[in-house]
Amino acid sequence: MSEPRYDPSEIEPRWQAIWESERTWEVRNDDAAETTYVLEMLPYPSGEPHMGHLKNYAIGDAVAHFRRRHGRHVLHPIGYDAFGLPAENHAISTGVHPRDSTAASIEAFQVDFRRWGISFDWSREFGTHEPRYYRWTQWIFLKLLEAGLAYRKEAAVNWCPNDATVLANEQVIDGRCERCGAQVELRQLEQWFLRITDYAQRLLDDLDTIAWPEHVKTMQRNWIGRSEGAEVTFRCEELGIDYPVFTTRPDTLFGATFFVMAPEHPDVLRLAAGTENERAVHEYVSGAMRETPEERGDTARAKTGVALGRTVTNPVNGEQIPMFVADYVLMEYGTGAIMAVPGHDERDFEFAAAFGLPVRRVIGDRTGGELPYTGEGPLVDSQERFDGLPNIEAKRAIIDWLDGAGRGRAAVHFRLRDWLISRQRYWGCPIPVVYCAEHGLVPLPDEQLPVLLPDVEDYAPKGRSPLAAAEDWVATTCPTCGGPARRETDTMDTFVDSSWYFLRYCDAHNDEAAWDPSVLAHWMPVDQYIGGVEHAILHLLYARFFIKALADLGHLSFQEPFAALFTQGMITRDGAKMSKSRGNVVSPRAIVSRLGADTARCYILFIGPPDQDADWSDDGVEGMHRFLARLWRLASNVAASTPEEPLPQEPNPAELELLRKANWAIDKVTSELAGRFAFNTAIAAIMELTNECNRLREQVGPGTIRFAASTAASLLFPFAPHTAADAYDSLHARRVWEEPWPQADPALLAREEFELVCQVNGRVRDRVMARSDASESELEALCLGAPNVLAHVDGKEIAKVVVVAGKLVNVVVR
RNA sequence: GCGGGCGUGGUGGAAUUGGUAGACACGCCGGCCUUAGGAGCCGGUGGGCGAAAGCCCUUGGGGGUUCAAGUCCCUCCGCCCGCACCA
Repeated sequence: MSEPRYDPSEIEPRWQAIWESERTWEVRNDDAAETTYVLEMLPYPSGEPHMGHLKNYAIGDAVAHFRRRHGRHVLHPIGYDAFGLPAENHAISTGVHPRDSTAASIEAFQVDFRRWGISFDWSREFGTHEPRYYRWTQWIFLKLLEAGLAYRKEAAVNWCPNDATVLANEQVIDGRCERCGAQVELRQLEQWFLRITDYAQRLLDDLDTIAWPEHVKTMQRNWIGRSEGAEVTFRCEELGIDYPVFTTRPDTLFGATFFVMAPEHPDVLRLAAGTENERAVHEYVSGAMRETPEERGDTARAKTGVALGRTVTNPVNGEQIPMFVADYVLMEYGTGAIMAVPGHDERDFEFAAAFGLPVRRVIGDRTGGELPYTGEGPLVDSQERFDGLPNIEAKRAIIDWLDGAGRGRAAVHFRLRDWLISRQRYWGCPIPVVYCAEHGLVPLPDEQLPVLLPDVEDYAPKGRSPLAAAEDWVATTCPTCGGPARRETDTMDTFVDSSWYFLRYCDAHNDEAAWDPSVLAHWMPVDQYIGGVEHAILHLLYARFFIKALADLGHLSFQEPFAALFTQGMITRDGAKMSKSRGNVVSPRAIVSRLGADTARCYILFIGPPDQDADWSDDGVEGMHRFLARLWRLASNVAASTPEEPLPQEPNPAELELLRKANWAIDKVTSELAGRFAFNTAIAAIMELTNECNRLREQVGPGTIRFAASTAASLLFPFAPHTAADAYDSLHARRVWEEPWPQADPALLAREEFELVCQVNGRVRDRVMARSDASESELEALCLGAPNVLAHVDGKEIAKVVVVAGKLVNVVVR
């Protein structure tokens, strides 16, 4: 008899064709059923999908299928984050229009996603570069502008000399461009910003309302960087100017012995003017400006600075303290000026040591301990009313006192900066405003949207957007007066595009509005979001900000976009990230065509916990292929050789064992998927069931083996949909995805007997069978009667017996 | 420096609340089948001693709590990730 052969290249396209032609995974917006929104982060289409994509969508698909089979209507859409620098840089080197290279890549993704059998609702697909999408990105921008949440400002910005564009703070990693690695420079330019800082507190607070991994929440908290303290005013009497500083340590105000300003502080040159230090200050400031952010940020190097030749008054004691300019003070945090307390701050201490400035102790024990001391303690040598007060309390007391005197107040500062969104690049969403000689900056009215991205010949960056060269496009008319106007030539950061795409999926074909609020109410928020941890702060913070801003403007009725988040680990090879330069890339295409999509998907889920990095093994993936083949062969052999029969009324011992295993597997897989994303152990349970089917195959009747084999197929469906559908179909001629998720029979989960572990002094000495309903004293007696327990207890005094019902008995002897 | 995570056989990993360490799989070894196998099937596989029964050791190192510790506590070592002159 010839064995049927497991041939994924025949099975997979056959089922894909059914899902495609029947539009199996499409959902309507007006269903009354309970909904679930499962979403994987949208891919950036570049080249073809890699293993990371396969992992992302294999996880999401398993979740989507699992919830569908629990009766949920699952929205599971797909699209493409299609604007961006790689396509544009490719265009610069090859001359191929980004639209063409992007289209080619999107097609590659579409082909692969279909070959992988991912259950997407394709009817809602779009790319963020399509006018029907970015029209609404522009609409949102105008709403933010109208609300004052988008604004233009000249600012020292991060400039990437290689990509010739501005970068957001979040895109600068260790002083280098996130994309190309070039050393980032600072430039003064007028740029577009979004006022994310207005939302700092809410972005922080609402982290408590969402089911996200703790480490991602921590990263966002750190990035938002909330500090509580005080704003205290120091006055320069000579010039009559007040300088507020932010401090988290108002308790140390009496220890302030000097005052430091950032080189970028607008008053530095003015303060030094006319003093003997004027020249030195000029030199220091221009030297600091020339430095890279990386050099500036080096904490290891010695503190430098120059005296400004002026003093300010310490508001707590009237003392005149000298002013300095020093590059360890940052303009972008606080007020760009600090009070320096060398006795209780390491940086100030270093500076004081280098410049011979006084160091004063105002916290802790006067007699002992080295300075600087940054710990807690009572105040000393401050002022009678505060001396002896624990410094934590003194903070409050000193703030109150200053506040009463009008010289300070409690204040909160955030590390978070406003989001710089303008890019001097071509391949992005045009910013829908014009500049009119008469009316200045004029937002375009809705009816002029979308502002279409024109074609240009030359994409090479020249310090201004390539769009500036498209004269016909730039020259336009003012919507207010009809006079000549020029279009904004910067484009938007692509993170703007991806900050709301999940909303558009809900109502992707709405030509009247970005979305219908009632449709969003039906689906949003996303119930399960899945993606890489590399987006922990950028995308995930921006999207949260967008939702809050749009909710405030009355366009949404919820506060958070992603109710639950799962961050997957990387697929590595030989312990390293897969990369062309390392030559360790495994292409999903090669694996899928050789072994099938189900094998690749299952292997990636089986390899380890999905939130951890996992190392690809060529041998491992073969093993998964063998398992799927065994399960599929089991199903077709059983289908061919046994009649359909009900489960036996009185199962023989082998039948009972197999029925129990099947029910155990149902219970195991269900809880592994419902409670956590333990796909690896869920698949292991299906393997155990399959092995058990094969082992007991000859000892059980048709009803039992059919039940066990089809249960295995049914449980496998979320991971290997084609193989599972085919196996299930051969056994029952039914569609497994239309079947409800199997339910374990509690009667078969319980056993009337179990193996009692018999310990002596905590060491396993024997095992005996015991009835599940045995009393504690019966279990104790059973254990004490076990042969090897007797041998170890013999001649010793029994001090104690611990009984754990259903598990073990531990006899403690002396 | 601060914050987060991790350390288990030759390998990936398992061990929901402290209760049989090593599920499942890879690899390896042996066997069956075969003209052949990169196919399939069966058996073995943490280390040590032993013919066997069995005994001892074993979850990065050390210490502690407990009848019982991979799991809890302290301490040290190593690795990974995030932030970093943020006042």
